Amino acid sequence: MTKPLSGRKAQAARNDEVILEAARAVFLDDPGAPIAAVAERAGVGISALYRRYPSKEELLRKLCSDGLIAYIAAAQAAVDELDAGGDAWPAFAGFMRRVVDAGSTSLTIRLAGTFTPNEQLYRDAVHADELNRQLIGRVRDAGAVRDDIEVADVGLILEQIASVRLGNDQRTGELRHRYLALILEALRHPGRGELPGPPPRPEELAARWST
Amino acid sequence: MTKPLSGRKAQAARNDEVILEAARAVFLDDPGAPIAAVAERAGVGISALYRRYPSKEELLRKLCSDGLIAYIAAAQAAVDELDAGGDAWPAFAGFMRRVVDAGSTSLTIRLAGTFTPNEQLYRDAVHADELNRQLIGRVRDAGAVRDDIEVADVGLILEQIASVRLGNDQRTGELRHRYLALILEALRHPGRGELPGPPPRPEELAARWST
DNA sequence: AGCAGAGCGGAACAGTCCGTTCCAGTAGTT
DNA sequence: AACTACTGGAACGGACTGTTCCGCTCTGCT
Repeated sequence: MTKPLSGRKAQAARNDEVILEAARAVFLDDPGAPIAAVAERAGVGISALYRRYPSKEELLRKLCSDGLIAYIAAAQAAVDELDAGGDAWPAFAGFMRRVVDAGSTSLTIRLAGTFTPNEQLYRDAVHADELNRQLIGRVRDAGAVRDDIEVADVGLILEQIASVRLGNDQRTGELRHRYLALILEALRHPGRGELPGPPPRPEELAARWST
Repeated sequence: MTKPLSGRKAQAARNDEVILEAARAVFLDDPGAPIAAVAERAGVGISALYRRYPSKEELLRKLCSDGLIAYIAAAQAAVDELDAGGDAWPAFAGFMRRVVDAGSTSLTIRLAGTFTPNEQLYRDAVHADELNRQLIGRVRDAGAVRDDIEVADVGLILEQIASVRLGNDQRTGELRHRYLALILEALRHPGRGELPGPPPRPEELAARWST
């Protein structure tokens, strides 16, 4: 019952996985990639995709949802770490590193506007936002990060880091961590100077999701 | 001879300007925009474009070239400032702010790969790189920025900032300056910790311009 | 052993989009 | 009045892509 290599069900189950992974990789590389590219990368036919997802849009929603869930997990872990009495700064820095590693931000953001959000997706987004607010708020209250940084800033900063792409995936990850380290230094309390301009407002961010 | 509002030559000359400006705005907003969008934005017909540029690619090259020239001017100005005995840090910070303001990085980078580079463009790129190297080298030697920052880092950082886009142009500029300020704090000497991973190598950057 | 059908590959289809060409019209210039 | 530089925008040809559909395979059950 572990892994009967043959068997229709087994292959189907394996394809479930393979397809999702291929889709993640392909759309991460090019958000506008055709569905055929996903099939090719997965080494399956196009029907194998359409058997699982009724449309491209549904597939994108699934990917985005998964990314959001990963993000929520990372945020929850950081909050838990704080609850357990962990120091604010390591909890925050670790959270940022995990998010950058997951690459989920890339997907979630790069896909913005390419499909119409779901009800479930919307709820998850709200949940993520709440966790975010909680995490940043507590870290800031603890005096670990400069107090002119807001929740929305963190989001935009993660996006900027996600925009770094150079060479293969491994190299890209390496560079992202390089610039994350740099930014983290600047985020840390105390800052050396005042930040210009107001931080992003929630509506500004939300506007991106509707064409 | 200043501005005869009528006259074929006058309108043509005005169109030259209008078209370039429209193209800049449109392609900055969406590097893959159709040529018709440029014409519409400029308020002219498509022929007016094709009379000036034999193809879309040529227009893109022109835009990219202009952006590069602006970048070179900013770098040269900073070097001159150093030559005149100016302090290293303000010269560097001012340079970065000017580049972010110009928005030229956005165009130059976002267009990478959408057209095959020119001979002239190539020479300009080399020139820009030399100035870059000179500027960063001198600023670093003066002890103004952390010494584990390299020229290529600055390029990638500018790209990250250029990836920030939210709301209208003015708001976008405001936010870019916000995050530039943050990054500048981190760039300033001395750093608080070591940066992970090696900086981007020149070949890595160059690879983006082919295919 | 044999069969029904779940699952699959991939060609075909229908629609969209875009760069470029082309032609008729307009207004300066001679 | 004839000429021509310039323009607007419709039309064309080609590329691309999401989705459907058909024929095949091979499993799991009887």
